Amino acid sequence: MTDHAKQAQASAGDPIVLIVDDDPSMRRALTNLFQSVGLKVEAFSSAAEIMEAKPPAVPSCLVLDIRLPGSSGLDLQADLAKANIHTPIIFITGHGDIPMTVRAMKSGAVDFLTKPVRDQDMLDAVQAAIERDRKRRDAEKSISGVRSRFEGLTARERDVLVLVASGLMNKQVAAELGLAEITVKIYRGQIMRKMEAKSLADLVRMTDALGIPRNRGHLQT
Amino acid sequence: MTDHAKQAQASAGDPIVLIVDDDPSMRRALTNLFQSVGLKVEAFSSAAEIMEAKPPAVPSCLVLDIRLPGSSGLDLQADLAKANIHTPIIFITGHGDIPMTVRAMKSGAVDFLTKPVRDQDMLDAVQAAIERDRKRRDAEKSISGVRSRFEGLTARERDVLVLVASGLMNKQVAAELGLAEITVKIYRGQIMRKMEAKSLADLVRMTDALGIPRNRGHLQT
DNA sequence: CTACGGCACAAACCTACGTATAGCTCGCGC
DNA sequence: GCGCGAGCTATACGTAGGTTTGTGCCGTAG
Repeated sequence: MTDHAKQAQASAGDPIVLIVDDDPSMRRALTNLFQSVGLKVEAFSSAAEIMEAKPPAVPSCLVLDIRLPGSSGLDLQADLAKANIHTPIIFITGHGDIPMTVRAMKSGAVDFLTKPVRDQDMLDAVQAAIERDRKRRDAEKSISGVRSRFEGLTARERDVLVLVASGLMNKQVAAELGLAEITVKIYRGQIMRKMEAKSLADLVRMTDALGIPRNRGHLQT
Repeated sequence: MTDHAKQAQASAGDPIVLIVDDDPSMRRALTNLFQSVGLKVEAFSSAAEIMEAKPPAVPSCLVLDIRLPGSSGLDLQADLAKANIHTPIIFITGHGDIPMTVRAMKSGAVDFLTKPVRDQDMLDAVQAAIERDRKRRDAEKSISGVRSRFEGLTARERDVLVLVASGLMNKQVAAELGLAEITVKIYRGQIMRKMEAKSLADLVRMTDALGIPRNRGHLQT
């Protein structure tokens, strides 16, 4: 646990592989494999165990035996999704079937490897999974700042933002909201400052990134 | 062939299922199944045969036996991808294995069903696949207009568009391109007219939809 | 050679945008 | 009750955006 906490605080570019397998020899073998290529590793023996640990703060992936004590690997995948944890998952299985594979892949698994697993296949899969997680984290981080700035807007500023980002002129926004044009201008200035947008183009992209619906869809996007 | 052409000209909301299977009884069974729920069907007996037919112009999906005479279903999937045909694919297999399944799913297959296939499973999969294709076509159509308008811009207009959509002021665009500000203004007006953008917000969204790179990334999107 | 389209600029003019300064009401917390 | 922030407006001024009209150069297709 202390170990885990320490690793979670490591530099953001230092990925970690999380292993969940009830077979100690398998855990050991995988741990050795990953450490041999310089990857950090954290091993768990059950689904419950990893659900208790806090989600890693660095690019990471899960290597998951599909057959686990208690809940299956697919259940764990579903639980993680429900908990809004999107760490990429690589499944390994000794006796999986095709419907199981399809379900896992449909739910977003990166790969599904059959025992005996070739070392290179596993490393390739982990490489791809970590890369995917890194990209997801980068994207997440980039909008989190925008989102928190948006939270800092007042209700009226948000009203104005929606309409301005829809492409309406100040006077149209004013008419829409029953305001004077000057009022819209002032809010607009406050919005630009608070959102740290250097241009209208910036602001438009921010609202799109936040998924803010446009008031009038003039464009066929 | 004449039949096929006629069907391809049917109303855009009238989906079609394309079947590729070398077993005539399977083709017949699937055809009956799909027709029983009101779906149009076109059956082929080999990969080569369907590659010759022109891609359908309506929402559609492929039902593909993984083992085909000549090339396998996976090869056909790869060939279609290379030919830039993105019709969703549902595989059926009598004796597939997990690596095959993983490869198919990674390459974007909608589903991978094992024989004997339950009718309801097949219909559900086809339903999902057609829905996916419909969405993809809608998205495609919505940007195709924007793209063709962009093609109609002159080289210089595109230069200006990139910088304007990056959020630069006219004078900055002018400096960047070594032009007078008035010239930029005039191009800008032409761009708005040619692109049929009613506002700068529109224009920004169009450039983003076209995947036009921004000159200076001021924003963390 | 001429016509046409792309490219570039200028003067004049109008509209839209943005900020500063100032003043008002309302509701909330101390 | 007082301060405070949100909300709203006005006057005034300066900058940015946008169109019109007109001019000129260049290359190329007819």
